[in-house]
Amino acid sequence: MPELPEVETIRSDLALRFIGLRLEMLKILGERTIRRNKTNLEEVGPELLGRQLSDAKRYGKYLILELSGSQIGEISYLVVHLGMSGRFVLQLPEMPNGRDHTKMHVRFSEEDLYLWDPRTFGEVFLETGLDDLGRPMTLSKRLGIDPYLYPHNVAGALGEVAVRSSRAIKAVLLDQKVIAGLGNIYSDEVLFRSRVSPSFPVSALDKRGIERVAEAVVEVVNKAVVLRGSSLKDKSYMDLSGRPGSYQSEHLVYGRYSKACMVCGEDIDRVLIAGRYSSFCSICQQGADRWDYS
DNA sequence: AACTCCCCCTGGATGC
DNA sequence: TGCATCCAGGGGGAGT
Repeated sequence: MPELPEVETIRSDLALRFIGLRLEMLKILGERTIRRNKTNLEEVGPELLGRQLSDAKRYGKYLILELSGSQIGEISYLVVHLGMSGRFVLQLPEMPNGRDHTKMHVRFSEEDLYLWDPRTFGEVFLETGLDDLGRPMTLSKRLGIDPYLYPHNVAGALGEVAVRSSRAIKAVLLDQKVIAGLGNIYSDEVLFRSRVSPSFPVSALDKRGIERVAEAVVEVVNKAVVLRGSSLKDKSYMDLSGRPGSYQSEHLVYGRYSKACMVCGEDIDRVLIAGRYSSFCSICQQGADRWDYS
């Protein structure tokens, strides 16, 4: 399930391989993939042919392909969210049951690129502009701080929530309006590393606690980007060439429910927050006050 | 207004 | 073995 580090890995691979090339084909194969259809991709699509990929950007979990226009200043953005199971691949994977989950087929200067998405949670739409932070304009109000682009603003964003909300810190980390890019994997890892229980109310964190969590967000995200993301058994994330990332070997709590905590040996517990299970260690993770026990 | 919950979907894991 | 059921998760919208 691609979160910020996986999308960033895909972004940099795409940038290396495709920037400067011209779009020769844009074929949408899944109706659900363009369900928002913000700027009627089916109609506008043909107008994009011949344009050059001038940049590959990312904000949160959104991948933003910048297509320069034929007229000066004319730019369009093909925005892609990979959802749960979306992958960009150079070669289509083989399915044992023979099903084809290709949702988009693009070709840049004779090089094919496919969006492969079995669970169809992914989506593609066209955008005419980005805001001052680099967010697709129509998503401006829905996305908070990207911790990879703006590491120094994470503590501020969390602090702002803390003064007006008593939501569980885990729910806050998952909320894209606060921090854009974290999903279940990285938010669990962040909370273990900052030694805060997932159900701890954000309002009960003091300044140091907030800073601890913010530092862990930046640390975990940066390390995961270096290691090219996390690939799980379900293979829902593989890079452009079909290779796995390696941050999964750094996971200390995610996917380790009922296994022994790597730090204290206690069984990893889990709790349902905002409809998702959080794995955590009830000994190592309590309030922020416990953070310097190591 | 702020927040939670349900739904969309499929493949893999688990249960009987 | 094979079938049925469960589970995972992001985001949007309905509901509280």
